[in-house]
Formats: sequence, structure tokens, C-alpha cells
Amino acid sequence: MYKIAIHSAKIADPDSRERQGIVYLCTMSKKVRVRFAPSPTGGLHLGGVRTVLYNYLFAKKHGGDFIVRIEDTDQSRYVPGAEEYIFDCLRWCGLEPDESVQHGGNVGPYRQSERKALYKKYAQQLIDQGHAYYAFDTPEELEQMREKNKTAENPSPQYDQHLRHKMRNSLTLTEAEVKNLLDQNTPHVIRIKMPEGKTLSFTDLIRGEVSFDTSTVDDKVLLKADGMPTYHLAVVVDDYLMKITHAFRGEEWLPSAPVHLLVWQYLFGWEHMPQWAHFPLILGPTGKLSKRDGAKYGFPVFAMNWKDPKSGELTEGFKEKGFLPEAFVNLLALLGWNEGTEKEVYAIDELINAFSMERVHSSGAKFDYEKAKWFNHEWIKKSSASRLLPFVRNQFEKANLIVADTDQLEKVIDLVKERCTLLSDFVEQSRFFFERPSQIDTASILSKWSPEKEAFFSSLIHYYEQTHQWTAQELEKILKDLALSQSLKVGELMLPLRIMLVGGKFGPGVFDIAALLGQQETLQRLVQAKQLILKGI
RNA sequence: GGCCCGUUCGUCUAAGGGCUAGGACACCACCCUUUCACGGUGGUGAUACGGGUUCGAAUCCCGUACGGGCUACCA
Repeated sequence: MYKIAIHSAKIADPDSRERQGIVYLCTMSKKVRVRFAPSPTGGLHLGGVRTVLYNYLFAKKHGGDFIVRIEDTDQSRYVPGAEEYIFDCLRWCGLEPDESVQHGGNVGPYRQSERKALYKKYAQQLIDQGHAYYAFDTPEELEQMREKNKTAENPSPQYDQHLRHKMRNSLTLTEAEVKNLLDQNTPHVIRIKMPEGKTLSFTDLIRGEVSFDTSTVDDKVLLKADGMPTYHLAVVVDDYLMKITHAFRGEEWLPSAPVHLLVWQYLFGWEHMPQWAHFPLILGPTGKLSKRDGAKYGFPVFAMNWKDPKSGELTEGFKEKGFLPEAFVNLLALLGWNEGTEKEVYAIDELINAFSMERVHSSGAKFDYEKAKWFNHEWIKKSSASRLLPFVRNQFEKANLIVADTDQLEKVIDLVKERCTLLSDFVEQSRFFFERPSQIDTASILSKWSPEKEAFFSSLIHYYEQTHQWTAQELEKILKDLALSQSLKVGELMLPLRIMLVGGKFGPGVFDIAALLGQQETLQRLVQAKQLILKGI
């Protein structure tokens, strides 16, 4: 149980200097409930996953519930498959919701489009209270208003206290006119009536006190002409109905916080309002991270591959790029938060244990792909071969590399994992264990070839044929003894041997390779390569 | 333009009045390694600027500059 202090909003009237601010301190223990509320309009990017993560960590840390609510109130932006995709991403990351469209729960439905009927009542309540009004302006009229009032100093005029009296709404029309328009089902929206000259403030868990002058905020639409709520109404109504105790979202929402504060106050009272926290943005090289940045700078932005059903455009995800979910979660956690120690590699349970909202930064963080790869490398190194196995098999499949022997594959994984930064690196790093190299870099051998070496490898093959101890140690001993007896430098023999076995200058220790390859395969490769060298190819 | 948020090495960050400003990534050098990695050692590199407050400021306050976000019947 997490003790929550509800005292996070105040309103002040500068004229009367009266702080009608109401500071509540609620020490009652209440089950923590947080939500992630994505709009199913496309791929789930880094910032979205990090928002999920921080919500999840906070909930789990305090024994609370993590809820996913689908914000699909904009029907024009509906993208088939996007909702399913979001849950797939969360599953891959291991961040399973406690309640959602897919997980059930008793404060549903968890899809806002299915809650449509609910919102109207609250919008009506605001009208009845005088805190909202009907507006009949058409999109064209709004456009005209913006054009007409646009000046150099004010490039984007707002539907606010200065202009609302010039528009067609229930504040300017007579009661009879409004009734008539309503009776005729004239398309209309419901707008909040922002009060004038009040200072609204609340305590953000990350930023401390944030305040706004209501005179600078416009009359946001709460209920759209199609009867759907906008985010501003839905977020408040649903957070209330779903008993959300802590509302966390990206910093891009901060400017509209005063609207939400007011709706909370009018509809439910601040004593029920969740505690707010606005996470810093994750920035790309040129500002707010976008999938375009990814395409431009060569790194993934989405959690998983996303194919836009309309354009068919495919955007690569971290999963398919070869990231381990543990690493992805780890690197995201550290982008905007740290424990205050020098620890950087965390498993999810360690994150849950160490996480605290107070240590989330208030400044934006630029995403660094190099560091992201480092996290993945660390996780590959520390993961067991059996953990890595399914991921590696998946990569092999994509590369048409079929390996039946699991034991052998696990041995290979252990041998090569320290040189794999991405899971996809396993293919090139271990292919030669299972397939003869298609290319042999004989040029590197030929440049220093000699009759002495020719003789050496002939006898090496002979001795390797004779031995019954096919171990790395034994193979090394045979080679060294032989080199000594023929007065050759070991160093000049290792590279040719390596190239004969793997095709190039890479891979783990050459005797480990030979040991794993087995006697028969090793000998065949040596014989074959030697023939190529003999022919001078 | 207005409003809001922010500002410590190139990047992620530590240090919430008292140190040569610490670590990690990246980069460079060396060691280890008869390949490539891993690992190890060292190096380059930061408190945006100007005023206060204080015996003492990266840290608190104010201003300036810069960066970012928002400014839809999108979320």
C-alpha cells in the first residue's frame, strides 16, 4: 500500500488574494492504480514504452494495478491492427497489464469508443453547472476565425475568452436560438469555459509545483460533434471511474493540465484527483523522437516492426533489430531515471525494487543508439545459452540456417556471445560452425605461404588424424610440439589454421573451434583448404 | 508570437552549500589475447552566461541566452 497525499491542486484568485486552495492531506491507504492510455494509431515508440515501463514499475513497486486503456475516440485516425500490436509489444517487453481490453477487469470497458454513452452525461453536467457551453461553429467558421485574427504577434489565435463572444455558441446566442439549433440536431461541440484571471497550480511528482494563468488557456472542446469525448474529457472521466490514483504521462501533456485540473474540480472534486507526474521527453537528434529520425539515422524507434496497413510502409522495431527484451527495458529505464548509484544493468525485478518517481528527471534525454547497443551487448553476455537459444534460433531461421543439435548450438552460443552486440550477429559469428565457409580468405594465407608451412600442415593433418583426444588442449599441444620440432613459429601457423577452418580472420579461439567442429569435420576442412592453397586459389 | 518545461563532458548521468566535479557509452593510447572480441590500465572531455545570497554555490534566488514541448471537433 502506498500512502498518497492528495493536495496536488490549488486555485488562487489574485484579485481577492484569497487562496481558496484547499489542501487536503489524505493518509488513508489506497491501492495504487495507474494506467497507460495509448491511442491505437500506429507503431509504439520508445517514449511510449518508457511511459508504460515507469507506470508498470511504480505499480509493481507499490503492489498496485497497471491498467491499459485504449484511447480510440478519434475515429478518423483508427488504424486496424494497432491495438493488437500494442499488446504484442507489451507482451514482448514482459510488461503485462493487470486490466485491459485483453486482460479483463471490473471497471471496463477498457476501450473508450465503447464508453461513448458515458461521457455525454458529464459534459451535460458541466453545461448545467455553467462551466461549459455549446458551440455551433463549423470547421470553416473556425478556420475563418483563425485566419482573420492571425497577426504577427499572434500566429495561432485561440477560441478563448477574447474570441468566444464573437463566435456562434450558447454564450452569444439566445436561449431560444440555442434550443432551436439543438432541436434541429445542428452539429455542435461542447467547450469548457475557462475562467479568467485565476492561477491554477498543482504538484507534479517530478517537477514540483507547476502553475498556469487560466486567462492564457483556450476553451478546449470536451465533446465532439460526433458525440465522442476529446482526450480532455475522457481522461478525467475515465481516470475517475477507473479509480486511478496516479496519472503519469509525457511532458507534451503539461500545457493542457489546467484543463484537466478544472474538469476534475468541476466534476469530481480535487480530493479524488490522482497525483500527476509528467515524464521528460525522449529526444531524437533533432527534437522529439520520430520514426523519421530512426529511418534517417539508422536505428529503430518502435518496439516491434510496424507495418502501416494503408501505405504498406514497414518501420523496423527493436525486437527485429536484434534486441533482447531485457536489454530494451533496461536501457529505457535508465533514459530519464537512475538510482543514484553507478549500477546500470538491471533486471526487471531489480528495477521494480529500485525505482522511485522522485528520481525521474525533469529534463529531456537524447536517445543514444550506441549506448542502447551497449546495453544489449551486456545482456547478451550475461544471459545463459539456454535463455539465448530461442532468440538465436529465430535469427538462424531468418538466415535459413538450420541446426538440429541443441547441445551443440548452446556450446556455440557460449563461445561467441561476447562478440555479439545484436542477436542478429549470432548468424555471422556462428555460421561456420554449422556450414563450411563459402569463401576462404586464401589470399591472406598465400602471401606468407612456404614449402615449410606446406610440410607442416601435411604433418599436422596426419597427427590430428591419429589423435584420440579431440580436445582444445590436446590439439594445441600437438600443434605446438610439431611447430617446435620443425622450427616454425607458432604465431605464423595460427592464422592459416584459423582461416582454413572458419574462412576468415574472426571467431573464438581456434582450438575451441576445432574441438567443437569435431575431428572429421576439422580434418575435412583442413584438407580442402590445403588443396585450394596448393592450387594457388 | 503566447504559454509551459528544461539547461553538468559529444551522449546518458552522479554530486540535493564544503572534493582534483565521479561513473557509463563513444573516442584515443597501452596491456592481455599468436584473429576478432571480452577483460585490464590510462587519456581527451562538462557545471550556458550575468548578477545576487553565503565564510563558501554545479547546488538557493533573479535576469539573459539557448534548447524542447504545446498552441486541432489528434492523442
